[in-house]
Amino acid sequence: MSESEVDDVVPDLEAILRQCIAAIPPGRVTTCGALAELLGDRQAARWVGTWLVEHTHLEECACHRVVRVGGRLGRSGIGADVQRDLLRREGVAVLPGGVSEEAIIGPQELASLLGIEDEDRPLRKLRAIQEDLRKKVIITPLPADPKDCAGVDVSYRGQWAVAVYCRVSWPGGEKLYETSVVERARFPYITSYLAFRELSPMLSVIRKAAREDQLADVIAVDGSGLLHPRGMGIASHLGVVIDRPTIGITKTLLCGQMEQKELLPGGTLAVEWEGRHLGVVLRSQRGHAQPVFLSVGHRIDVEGCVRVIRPLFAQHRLPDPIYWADRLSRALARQLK
DNA sequence: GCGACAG
DNA sequence: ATCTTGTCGC
Repeated sequence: MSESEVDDVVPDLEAILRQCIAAIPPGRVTTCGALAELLGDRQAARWVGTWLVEHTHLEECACHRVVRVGGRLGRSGIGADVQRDLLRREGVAVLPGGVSEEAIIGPQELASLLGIEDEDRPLRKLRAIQEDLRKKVIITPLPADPKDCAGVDVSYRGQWAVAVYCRVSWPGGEKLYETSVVERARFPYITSYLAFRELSPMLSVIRKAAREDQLADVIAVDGSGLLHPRGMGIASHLGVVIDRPTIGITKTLLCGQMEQKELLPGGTLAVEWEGRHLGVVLRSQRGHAQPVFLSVGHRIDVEGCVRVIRPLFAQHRLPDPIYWADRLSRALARQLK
């Protein structure tokens, strides 16, 4: 199993964002949404906004030239008052309602200013990778009932990611093995790009388990599989990279629509996406009010997902291997510093 | 009516 | 996901 599929392609998004911000000329401003478009996906606007608030402010950093929609100030990380003074010093007219419209640079102008072509945008490249990987997904019944199943999850403490792998027997659900790794998180959380944040630590912990001969027949991942805008959620991405059966499990639905029927304890309802039955919503036998969503990862089918996961619920909302991986990774992350 | 959106 | 205190319920 190779890890080059992720590590080699993950861009330093923060460095690129800093470059984009540095290129905003004095006397002009832009918005989080325009910067996100330069990065290749408007969806990243939220990350750009939180980054501005939390970033390590450098003396030469031009973050005061980023404003909110409509030119309103604030949330820059340096404070609205400081931002207003800096902008006025550059000749930007700052009115009570925000900066004047003509000072705002749109995504088009900003792109040409930076000489950024469409195909240079990092998130666009990552989407292309997902679309390419999607072709490699295999939907098929499991060759046989598994003898075990593992859950994987990742928790965070600052810039550190803690990945845990927990293997249980199938169908008994007895815990057989648990291990973890800690590594630096290299990419932010942006919806639909989760794999570029979490797959690297996940692969590390799975590789560690494999070295100790603890690789399970099926791996369940805390995240979507084919129920993803480009059919390449982290569970499918992981599955294709290691070419083994994977199942995606989430507490909320990323995309897809479910059958409009009553969901009884222990029951399932189909979830369709792009006209295909790729997942189910499943309520545990014990009847937790909140169900979970299963989606096909790789080398499995919807029926297989349900058959593998259903016996692994104990007293929690999530199936045991995922529940334990979540709990341990969180505990380990908390101890970090 | 439009857009949201996993962790 | 994480930041956070007490509080309601099985």
